[in-house]
Amino acid sequence: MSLENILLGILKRPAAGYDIKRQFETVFNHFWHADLTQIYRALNRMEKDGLLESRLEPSERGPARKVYRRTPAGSRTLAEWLRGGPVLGNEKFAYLAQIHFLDEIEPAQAEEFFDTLREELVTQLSTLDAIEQEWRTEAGEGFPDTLDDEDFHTWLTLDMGLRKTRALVEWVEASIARLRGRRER
Amino acid sequence: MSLENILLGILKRPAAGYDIKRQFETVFNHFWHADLTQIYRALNRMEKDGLLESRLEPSERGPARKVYRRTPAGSRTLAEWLRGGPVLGNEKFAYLAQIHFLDEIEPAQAEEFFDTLREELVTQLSTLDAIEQEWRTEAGEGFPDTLDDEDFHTWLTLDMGLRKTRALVEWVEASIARLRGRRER
DNA sequence: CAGTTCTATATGCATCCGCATATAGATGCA
DNA sequence: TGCATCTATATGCGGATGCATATAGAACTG
Repeated sequence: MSLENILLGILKRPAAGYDIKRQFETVFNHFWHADLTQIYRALNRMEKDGLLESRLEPSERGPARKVYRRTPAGSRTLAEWLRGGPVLGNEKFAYLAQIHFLDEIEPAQAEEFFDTLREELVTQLSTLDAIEQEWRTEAGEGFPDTLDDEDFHTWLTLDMGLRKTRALVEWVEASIARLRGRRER
Repeated sequence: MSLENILLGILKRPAAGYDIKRQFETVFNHFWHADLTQIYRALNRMEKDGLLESRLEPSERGPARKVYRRTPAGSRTLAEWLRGGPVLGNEKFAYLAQIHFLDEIEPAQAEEFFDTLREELVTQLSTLDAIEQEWRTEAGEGFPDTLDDEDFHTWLTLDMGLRKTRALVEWVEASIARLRGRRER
């Protein structure tokens, strides 16, 4: 199960379910979605299975938090998942499917679809760009090679997000231009 | 529900569940996964809901097939889905999450991970490339603008797949080089 | 000090999903 | 003719998922 392994990965540092949810909304946003209730249930299940342990800690700004940390069994499970190689073949990308069928609606509406998509992607891209800029200014010369192992891998996924999103934006813009061209003919 | 809408899209042309499964394995492979039993169950459900109708037809190479076609209600449902704009926020991309945590295993194994990923992506890319080449030679001058509306939108998703996968391959190769560099230092 | 918002966790319920398995016609081949 | 393989559809079951909803402490707001 990917979700459980992702939670194990995040729990390299102790965290509560609510923290994790926010991580899904920012860092993981462009490649994995998880519902809050799903996270809480997974955490409970994983504690029962001995992959995690928790303790209640007072919060600085709200009710008590249940802070989870990985057990050695949890770390082993995560390592096995990673050693198993890339998990491929479960990709979900709804809007690509939609584009496949976009000839079923009127050209004007299809263009509106693309405009909306473009806006969303540009927003995603600038979020990622901002994160990278922050890293870049914090780290000194030789960035990103001077990062420690953990940060380096985090940066790799960020770089991936940037490249993927840039490619997407270029494609959307090219598509919009082509659609306009077709309409004018 | 995205799956049902995707099925409606595919059923622009009548098809049986088994045909649809093969479409998922080829055209839709890089952006949507669906299990055979899931497809059959969705088709049954959708017929009950009046989105599809079916009739048994003899097969050329096996038992009788249940060939489905869209009803007007089905077409309306699909159009609504598309007019609703891009469905974002449900993306699932397990291997990207894995990369995020790859510092948890030994560098040699992490590199192996990337090598495997690279191979898979290159295979995906050449599949897409082959499809595009075929289109390109079949269609004459002015490709892709001379395609009819349906083919044009299909080509757009293909182009998207190509750009996205190319960006991914470039990134994997850059990442491998960076990892090698770090190891040597 | 009442109301709203944010933090924080949890449950109920209906449906979805994935895996194993059943059934069976058609084809090929040894 | 027996057996494997491919085509084709379906069900049972356990667990995952998504949405609505409950509960409640803490902070801010008028």
